[in-house]
Amino acid sequence: MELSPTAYVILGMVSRQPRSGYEIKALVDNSTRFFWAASYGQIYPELKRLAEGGLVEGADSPRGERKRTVYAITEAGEAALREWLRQPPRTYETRDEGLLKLFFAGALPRDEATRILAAMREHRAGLAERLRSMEPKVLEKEDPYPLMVLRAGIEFNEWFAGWCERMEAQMLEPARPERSR
Amino acid sequence: MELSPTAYVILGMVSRQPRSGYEIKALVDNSTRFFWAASYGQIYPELKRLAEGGLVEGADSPRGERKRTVYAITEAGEAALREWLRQPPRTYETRDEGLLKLFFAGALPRDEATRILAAMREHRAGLAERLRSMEPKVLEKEDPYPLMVLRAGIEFNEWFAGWCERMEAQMLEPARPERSR
DNA sequence: ATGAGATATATCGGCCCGATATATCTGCAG
DNA sequence: CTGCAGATATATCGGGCCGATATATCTCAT
Repeated sequence: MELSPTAYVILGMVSRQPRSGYEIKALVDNSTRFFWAASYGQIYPELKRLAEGGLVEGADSPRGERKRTVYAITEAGEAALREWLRQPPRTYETRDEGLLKLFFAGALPRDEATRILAAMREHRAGLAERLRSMEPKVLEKEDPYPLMVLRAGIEFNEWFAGWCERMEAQMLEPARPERSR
Repeated sequence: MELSPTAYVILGMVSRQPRSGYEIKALVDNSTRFFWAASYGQIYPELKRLAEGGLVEGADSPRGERKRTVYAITEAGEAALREWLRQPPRTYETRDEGLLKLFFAGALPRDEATRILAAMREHRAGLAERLRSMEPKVLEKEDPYPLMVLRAGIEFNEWFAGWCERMEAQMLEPARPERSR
């Protein structure tokens, strides 16, 4: 069975304990979202596919009158997850509309180009702060890897905000400052 | 007319001179690809849409027997491009399968987790090198912004490779080294 | 001359997002 | 106590976008 990376995210999220699609979405939004997002439109159909393939097992677990299905990983699922972890990563993608606008900023007066950098800096600084606020909770768990990844996110966004700041400063210098090294 | 960021990439790429879809794809692959990619499956239909909307104009420009259409930006297109540049950036996305695997690396023995970091480091170092090799060509142009963005890419990938290296070193340390600051 | 690789366009399955819809639950403000 | 906002839970749909594939013509080196 050929699985997308998002399928492995789901597999990973149910590998510690059974969870509903809704819980998986909430987990993703509080952890992997910053380097691998997943939407309901992905999660629910994918859970069904994984169940058909025998990598997870669904069980009805209603809360009151409200229907609810929790999915547990199977042994085949655990094997598939470990097998995937051992393969070299293949997908690396970035879409950053700020850098895109900066790329074409020659069509704008200089002060408006600087504004793009400022917007990017604010955005990255805000992200870093949000991630930093999540650190104490992740620090409690015994698994060290989510913490490592979270800190990567914090440090990356701090680096990016710093880069924007340096470029903003460079834009204020007088003579063709953008070309200096 | 509502346009996707990729439509603006195309608009930006034809804003200096008329180009064919094929040329646009090659340009993107050598410049914005690292923070905003575009495929043929996007470019050709989008060019038609932009032409219908009057933001670009297509002109037959065959080479020998081979059909070829080059698209030039219109005044409406230039206005739309500048208008877009002035709006705050909205789309920021990253998909990094390496970080994803690292996140779930608790299911693996420690030496295999370290291997994930090594693969990420090599990948990022290679990317940095490829981008660095593009610098001389970009340095020739008079437009400073593509250079600025290219250097962001170089420095980001260098930072990332360095982070991986530091984490690899930390993994070799003895006592619960992942939690140290 | 011939075949590899560049130029040029088109298409399709499938991943994935964001928005929307529906229904049930909880807790709290009035 | 009512009612309503917000959380829990699942489903769906249009559209962005990728990667692969297909087709055809051109150029150039062997």
